[in-house]
Amino acid sequence: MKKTVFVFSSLIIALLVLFKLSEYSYRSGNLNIELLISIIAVLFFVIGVYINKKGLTKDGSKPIPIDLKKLEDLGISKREYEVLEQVIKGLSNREIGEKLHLSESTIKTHVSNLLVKLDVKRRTQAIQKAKELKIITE
Amino acid sequence: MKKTVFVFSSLIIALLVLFKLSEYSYRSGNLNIELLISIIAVLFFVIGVYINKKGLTKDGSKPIPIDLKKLEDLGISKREYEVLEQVIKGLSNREIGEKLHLSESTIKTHVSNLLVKLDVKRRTQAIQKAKELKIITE
DNA sequence: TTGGAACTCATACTAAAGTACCAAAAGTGT
DNA sequence: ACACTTTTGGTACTTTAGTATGAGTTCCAA
Repeated sequence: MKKTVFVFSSLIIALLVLFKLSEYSYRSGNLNIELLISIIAVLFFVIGVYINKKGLTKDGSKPIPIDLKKLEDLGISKREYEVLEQVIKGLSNREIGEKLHLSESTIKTHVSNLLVKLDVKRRTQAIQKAKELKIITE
Repeated sequence: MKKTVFVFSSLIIALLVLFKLSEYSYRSGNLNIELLISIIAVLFFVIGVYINKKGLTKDGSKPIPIDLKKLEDLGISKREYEVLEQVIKGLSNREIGEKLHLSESTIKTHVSNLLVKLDVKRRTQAIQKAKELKIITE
């Protein structure tokens, strides 16, 4: 997003100011050099954190992208989920059947059940819904 | 995108070096302090980045969200793009027609042309393709 | 072992989706 | 004005999707 660009630009400007200040401090001798180092350190620390603020879970115990709980709640079975994955890939019922070594009829049954469980009318909507529910790895 | 972050990081580092050089030429002698500042800055930057080892995955930071150039290359017209947006939302041809005040026939024509231009067979594949090409705002 | 999911597959049907033409109106650039 | 693209819409057709229903199988827990 352009937000990232904005943030970086602001940081660069801040950096500029900081360096100007440091330059000034050399001449006037007003600024404490330790304070300057601290500011720079904190600043760059913030930059680093900001870059990947997306994953602030430092416990590292949640690397699971798929929401298995929602699958449970919706009552989607293992086989149905496999079919859903292929539907999202854009395969036809026949192609899914060939891939999973099942008949087209079976796929139709699974898809039909999936549509009910996802509360949608078409497979294209199922794709959207699955992404909303974070049921799949995008 | 990772690339944007990388570019900006490089820019910051380049700025750092530039200022260091300018100060060096203007007030040579106290190289140790400036070097120390630089090292600390980079160090804390790295610390900040790697404190969340989750990494910089999907950032989606592009100045332009939609890749208009690809739309040009594919020869997708304005109307076709509007239809594509609705297809991705999971609407049926009839629903799209009602939404855009067009007949279902017209939508079918647009969709059919879209499938050819996107080089896919089904609308479900068109959804995938559009996301691959970053033609849409996800 | 038995009842209930889950899985499989079939038939028959309706509803969308998609293809293959055609054609006319409207805008665009030369 | 003329050629060109876009947009719109139609008919007729084939294919895919989806529904409804039934039924046989397997697997697991009570």
